[in-house]
Amino acid sequence: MNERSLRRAGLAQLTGCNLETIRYYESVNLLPAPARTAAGHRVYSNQDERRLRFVMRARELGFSLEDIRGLLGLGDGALHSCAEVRQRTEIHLADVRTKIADLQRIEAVLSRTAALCTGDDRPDCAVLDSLRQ
Amino acid sequence: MNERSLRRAGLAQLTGCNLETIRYYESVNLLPAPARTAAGHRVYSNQDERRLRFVMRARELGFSLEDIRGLLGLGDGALHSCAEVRQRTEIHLADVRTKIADLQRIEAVLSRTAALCTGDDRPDCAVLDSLRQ
DNA sequence: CATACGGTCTGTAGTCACTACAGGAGCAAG
DNA sequence: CTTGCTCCTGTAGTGACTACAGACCGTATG
Repeated sequence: MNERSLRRAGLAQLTGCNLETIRYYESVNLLPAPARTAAGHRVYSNQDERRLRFVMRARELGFSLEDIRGLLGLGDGALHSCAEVRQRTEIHLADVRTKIADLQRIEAVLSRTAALCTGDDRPDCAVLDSLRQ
Repeated sequence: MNERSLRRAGLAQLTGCNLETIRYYESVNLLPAPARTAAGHRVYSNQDERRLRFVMRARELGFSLEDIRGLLGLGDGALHSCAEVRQRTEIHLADVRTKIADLQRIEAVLSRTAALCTGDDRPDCAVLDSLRQ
């Protein structure tokens, strides 16, 4: 009879998060245990929804769940000051830049090699040759 | 008494592959079951070594183990012609390009946000604010 | 009032590509 | 004969989900 009794499927639809992922985040302590109906069904508050959106945005930026725990001030590695958050962000940023560089190297090799492919039915293939060296 | 009786640790050192990964690749049929000594110890041939190097190079280029099975002509998705290999490579290449674009978006957001951080002890933080929106 | 359907609950297994470990066996040197 | 190294097998753990089985709940309809 609440004007908004948000349950798991509702929260999933509202946020775009996968249904099972919500329960998973709860199980790994990224989301607090929500209120329950008499029958034991989860009921989510606005605050729960905000917390989930925070987690989802951090995931979209590639932070690990462990990082996010820190950003939320949870667990052993809780980040309490802006300086700590910034440092963690810089570390993650360096990691992202490394991944970009790696992928660009890969992209160069793949596109160069694929361009050599005749693309016909003959068994010799430039891609396979380059893998065999 | 062979002039070269390459065992698992030797192959690992020669190729730079992790010791356990070699056994793993065998278990998932990327490497054939090697010869054994009387005591049951694996002995690797030059051909085994070439096969492992092929797998490792393909992994470095980001191909999945399933893709590599195809490139090796193994399994259901065996790629028999150059055209098929090229197509698989193009698909992978498109995937790599998508990942690069995603990471570049992430990089832009993170570097912009981190730059706003005061980096001092105050509890308000530009990174956390942007995650909260 | 019975029932069918959809949502929810729990726990567990599967994914990918490894990585690590336990517990035992072989083998050469000191 | 003991120490220490490599090797064997099988299994469990990682991260971040995703999927399913089997049971329960609650509402709309016949």
